[in-house]
Amino acid sequence: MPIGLEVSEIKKLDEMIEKRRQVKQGQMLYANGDPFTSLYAIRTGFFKTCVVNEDGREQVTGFQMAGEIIGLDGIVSDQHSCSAIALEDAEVCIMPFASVEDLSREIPALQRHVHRVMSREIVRENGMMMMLGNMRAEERLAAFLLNLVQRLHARGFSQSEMVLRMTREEIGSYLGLKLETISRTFSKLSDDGIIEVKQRYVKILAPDTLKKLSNPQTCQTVL
Amino acid sequence: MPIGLEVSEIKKLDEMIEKRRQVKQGQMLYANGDPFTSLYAIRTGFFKTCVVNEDGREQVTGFQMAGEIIGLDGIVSDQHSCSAIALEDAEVCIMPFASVEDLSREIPALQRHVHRVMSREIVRENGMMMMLGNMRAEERLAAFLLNLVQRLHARGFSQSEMVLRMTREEIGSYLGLKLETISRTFSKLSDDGIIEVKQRYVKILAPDTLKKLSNPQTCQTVL
DNA sequence: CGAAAGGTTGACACGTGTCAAAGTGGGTGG
DNA sequence: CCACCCACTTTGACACGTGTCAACCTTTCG
Repeated sequence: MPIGLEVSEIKKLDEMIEKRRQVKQGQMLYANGDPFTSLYAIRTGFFKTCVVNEDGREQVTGFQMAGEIIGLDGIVSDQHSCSAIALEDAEVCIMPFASVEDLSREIPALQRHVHRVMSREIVRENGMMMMLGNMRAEERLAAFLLNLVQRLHARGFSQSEMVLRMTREEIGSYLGLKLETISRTFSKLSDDGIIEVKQRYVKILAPDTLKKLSNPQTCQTVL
Repeated sequence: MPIGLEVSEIKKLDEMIEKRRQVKQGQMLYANGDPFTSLYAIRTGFFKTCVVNEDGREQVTGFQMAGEIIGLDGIVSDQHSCSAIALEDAEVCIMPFASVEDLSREIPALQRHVHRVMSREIVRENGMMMMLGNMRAEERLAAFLLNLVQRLHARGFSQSEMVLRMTREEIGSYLGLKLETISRTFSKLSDDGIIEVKQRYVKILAPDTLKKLSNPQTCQTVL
């Protein structure tokens, strides 16, 4: 994924990625408490990451799709502090973190890339804090939908239609709302003619209105 | 700060830290949009970091004290995406990020340390999402106070008393609550005999009760 | 075809926000 | 050194958004 590498460097990267792993829908890639050994690059499929406290309350901390890296939470204490669960059948590349570190000492462009990936995650979470701390339900859902469709579009899908891979409850957990509120807010956006919703299928009819509802800045940076 | 370095390596680190900078109370160390060049290690003083969206809504994303690193948000896009403001007169070490990268290619222990610092921030923010998404006002404030006093204690201060460096409004922004709610919650904890509050002075009278109010797991990991 | 999981909608409760007024304390200038 | 001012804090009354609980509907899958 980093750009500007020489052929020999790309070869080393290929060797580092020792193998791939299939993860069936509903299966965990790693769980809270698992020893940390590797980062995972998602090749295909869709994941959620979540933390659970002992009350049993679950917080979805992110949704990840092809091309994104997960597992960064494990670095600090050599064990994972959240769980990653496939929301559809998925395949990941296993990147042993020790190899990542070795190689990024040799290849400055890779080092740079790793730092950027981690910083991007920090900035994304800053944006999430803004969402969770300051925005109302409608704003949160608008920002969420815009972010999702933008990321899908960057992967060659439509910029107006999508099929959600997660339940209302999972969206709610991510956005700090209850599933009923998500459902009601979908209905409201639909009644207002801003989106079309049929279960997990969502079509954005008035993207500009949706952007005004969410937050110009937030759309760019957040999520 | 990384441990297990040889003398020669420590010397290189010292050379990297080109200079220090004084930041007066209320002054910005860096602002949203500033070009990113360096990380900052806080030597003395107390900071807040915050993001602002164009509605003018401000979200405090963290409070940082001596020994902590700020500026990681700037790596991904070579410019800062939040602002850092001193809440009391402070001094920081300026660590040019290019030098950090150069040196961590030479010194694996430093590389490891940088990765851990970034991962720790990601995990902290995961915990904040749990707070903002799932916890009620009293739980949030309890967790906040416990975290703060624990970090102060690790720096040689009391484990039961502290003087807050931030206003009710800043606490509220951080915790996703309004300043009046913070004030009321302080009063409630005080009425219940759990803490003693006099303006910015806070004394924890019943730490165990406070821990139950917040969340055992959260106290360890979060914030 | 039936059951289970997920989604929608309504009525009502409750926690937090909003607005307003008054109290407190610290810093500055006369 | 005192007094004033301003920023911060506290508290009350009320509003409002979201949560809770319950019933019913839809879709999927064995």
